[in-house]
Amino acid sequence: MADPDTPARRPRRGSGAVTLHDVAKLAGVAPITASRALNSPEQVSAEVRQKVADAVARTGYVPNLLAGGLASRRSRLVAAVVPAISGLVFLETVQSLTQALAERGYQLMLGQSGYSGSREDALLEAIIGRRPDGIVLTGILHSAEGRRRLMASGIPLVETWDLTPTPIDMLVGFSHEAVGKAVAHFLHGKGRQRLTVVSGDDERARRRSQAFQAAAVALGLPEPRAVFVPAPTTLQRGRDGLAELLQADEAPDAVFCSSDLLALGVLTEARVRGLAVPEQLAVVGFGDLEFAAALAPALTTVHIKGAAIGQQAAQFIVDRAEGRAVPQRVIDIGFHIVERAST
Amino acid sequence: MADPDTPARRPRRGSGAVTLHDVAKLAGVAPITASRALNSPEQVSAEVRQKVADAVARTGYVPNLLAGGLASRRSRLVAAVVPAISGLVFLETVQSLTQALAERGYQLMLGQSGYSGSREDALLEAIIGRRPDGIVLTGILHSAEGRRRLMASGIPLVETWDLTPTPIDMLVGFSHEAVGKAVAHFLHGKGRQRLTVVSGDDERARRRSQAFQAAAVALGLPEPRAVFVPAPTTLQRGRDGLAELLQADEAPDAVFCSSDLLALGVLTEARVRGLAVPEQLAVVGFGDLEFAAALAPALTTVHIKGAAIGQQAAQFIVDRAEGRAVPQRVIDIGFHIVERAST
DNA sequence: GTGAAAGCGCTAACAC
DNA sequence: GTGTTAGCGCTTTCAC
Repeated sequence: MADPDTPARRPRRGSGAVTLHDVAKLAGVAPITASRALNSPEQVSAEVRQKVADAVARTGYVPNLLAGGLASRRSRLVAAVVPAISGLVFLETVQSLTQALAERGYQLMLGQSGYSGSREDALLEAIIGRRPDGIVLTGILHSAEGRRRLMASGIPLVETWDLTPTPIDMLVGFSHEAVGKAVAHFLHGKGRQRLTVVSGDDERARRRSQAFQAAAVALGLPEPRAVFVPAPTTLQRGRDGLAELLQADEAPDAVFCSSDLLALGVLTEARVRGLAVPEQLAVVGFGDLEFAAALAPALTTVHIKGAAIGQQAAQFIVDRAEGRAVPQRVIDIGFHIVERAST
Repeated sequence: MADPDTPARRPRRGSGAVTLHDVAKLAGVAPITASRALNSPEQVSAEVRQKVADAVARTGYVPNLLAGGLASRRSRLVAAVVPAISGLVFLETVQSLTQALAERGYQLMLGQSGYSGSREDALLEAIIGRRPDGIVLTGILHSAEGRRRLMASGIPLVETWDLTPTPIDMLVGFSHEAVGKAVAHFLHGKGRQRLTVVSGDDERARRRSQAFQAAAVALGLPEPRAVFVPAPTTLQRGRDGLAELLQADEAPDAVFCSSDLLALGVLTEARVRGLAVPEQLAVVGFGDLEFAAALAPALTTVHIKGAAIGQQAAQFIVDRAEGRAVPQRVIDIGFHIVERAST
C-alpha cells in the first residue's frame, strides 16, 4: 500500500528509534517546543510541560545526544586520560571525577595512554574527534605533537597530579619535588641517617625520588641509594626493591617508596627477613590508599587529596563549558605526610 | 567589508573547526570522496588518497565523530558499567576491555552505578542517549525498569562476571555458586572443619557465600558462620571481619573471603593476634589480584580471568557492531583455585 | 572511481 | 510562550 506520492528515490530510513519528532507530534506541539520542555522547562507553559512529559513516558523516548551535541556544540562528555587505571593511585581521582561530572549531567570517557606513550596519538584523535566539553589529563603527555593538537583543538583542558611550570590551560596538582624534599626532611627529623628509595620509573616518581635524594644531601646525609622498578608498581616489585637494597654493605634505616603498593612490598619483605619496622627500618609510602592505615604496622605515607583533584577538575571543566569565568586556573592542592607506625 | 549577497538572516556559524568540507576543497574533490579516502581508502584512487592525506596533514583535520555517528548510526563508542572501580576486582576487566576496544578503533565510556543502584536510571539514560555500539554490564543491574530500557534500546549488550539463567543478550562470566561450592570442597579436602566466611554484602558475593555454606553443610560440616561487611570491601573490613569471627566460642580454622583485599585484612589481623596461617587458620581470597601471590604467606585465592572477560566482551560487541554473526552468545569462562601458602 | 542530493535528530536564530 | 527555518558535519543512496 505505497503512497502514490512516494518519490522514486528511496528515502533514507531512520534508525527506527523514537525521536523528538514523534514525541512532539504525540504532545501536539512543534519539535522545538518539545525540546524546550525537556531542556529548559522554565521557558514553557506548565501545560505543555505536562503533555510532553506524558508523551516521553508513553513512547520511552531517549534523546539522541549525538544529534544534540552536533547541533548545540556541547557534547556533555568529558574525556580523562590516565597512564593505566591499574596503577591505583589515580583511582580515587577517576572515581570522584566520574561522580562529580555525573551530578552535573556530564559523562566520563576513559582513555589509557600507557606508561610509554605509544598509543597516545591515536587516543588523542579518538578523544578530540568526539568533541568533548573538556579533557582531564592525569600524568604527563609524552609527545609535544600531542600537546600542540590539544591546544589547537580549543577544548578546555585540565592537567592534574602535577604542577608544571607551563600549564597548557588549567591545572590542579602538587609539586612532586616538594614531596621528595618533605619526606627527606621528615625522615631526617626522625633521626634516620641511611635513606634509600624504591621507586617506579615513571617520570613523576623519578622527580620525587631525585628531589628526595637532593634534599638528603643538602641535609648533610649520604646520597640515598635508589632502586628503580618498572611502572606500574606492584607489591612484588617492592619486595624485590628492598631485597636489592639490602645487598649493599650498609643496611638502610629508611626507605621512601613511590607508591603504597611498593611500600607494602617493602613491609612484607622486611617482615620475612626479620627486619623490624620501624625499629630497624622506617618505611614511607605514597598515595595513602585505603589499606595504608589498616596495615600492621600502619603505613606512614604521603596523602594526596585525589578526590579533591577530581572534583576541582570537574568544576573547572563544567564552569568553562557553561561559559563561566575561571579566574584561578592553577591550583596547588598540596599534600601532607600522614605519620603512622611504620616510621 | 560585508559580502553584498549576504542574506539579512544571520547564518548559523560553525564551530570554526576544520571540516571535511575544507579538506575536500583543498584536495580538489567532493566531500564524499574525501570521506571515502579516509574511511574506505580502497574505494578511491591512489592519487586522490594522497591529495586528501596531504590536505588532512596541512589543515590538522580531526573528523567529527558526533556527526559521523549521527549519519552512520555507528558511534564507535562502547559503554561499560561497573558498581565502582575502586572495588579493584573489575580493574583488570576494564583495563583489558579498554585496550581491546582501542585496538579495534572503539572508545570506552565508563559509568559507575554504585553498589546501591540509586543513580542507575540516570546513568542508563546518559548511556543510551549516546547511542553506543555496545554496552558492557559488570555486576548486576538493579532495576527491572533498567533491564527493560536496555532491551528496548536494541543496543548489543554483554553481561559479565556472572552466569545468569536468563541473559538479556550476550554474556561472559562464571558461576558464583560454583565458586562457593568449589572453595568449600577445597577446604574440606584440606581437612578443615570449622569453616567461616567474611563477605561483602553485594549480591554476587552473597551468592558465593551462600553456596559455600550450603556445600559445607552438604559435606557434613557445621554450617559456616558468615560475617557480611558493606561493599566495597577493604582491608580494614577484613580485619574487622576476622575479629568478629573470633569472638565466637569456637575458633574457625578456615576463612573464605569475598575479595583478596578482605583476605589481606584477615591475614593482617591473624598475624597481629598471633594466629598462625595456615597452621591455625587457612585463608582463601577471591580475585587473584597481583598482590595475592606476593604476600607472605602467599594467598590461596580464586582466580578469575578478568582480562579474558574484557577481551571476549570486546569481541562480542565489535562482531555485532560490524554485522558479524555471534553464534555462541553465552560463555562460561570458568575459574580456578590457585593454591598457595595460606592454606 | 567520483559526485549530487538528501537526510541523521537535534537546537540556534529569528519571528510572531 | 510557541513556531519556522536553517543548519551542525557527516554519510547513505542513487546516478554517472
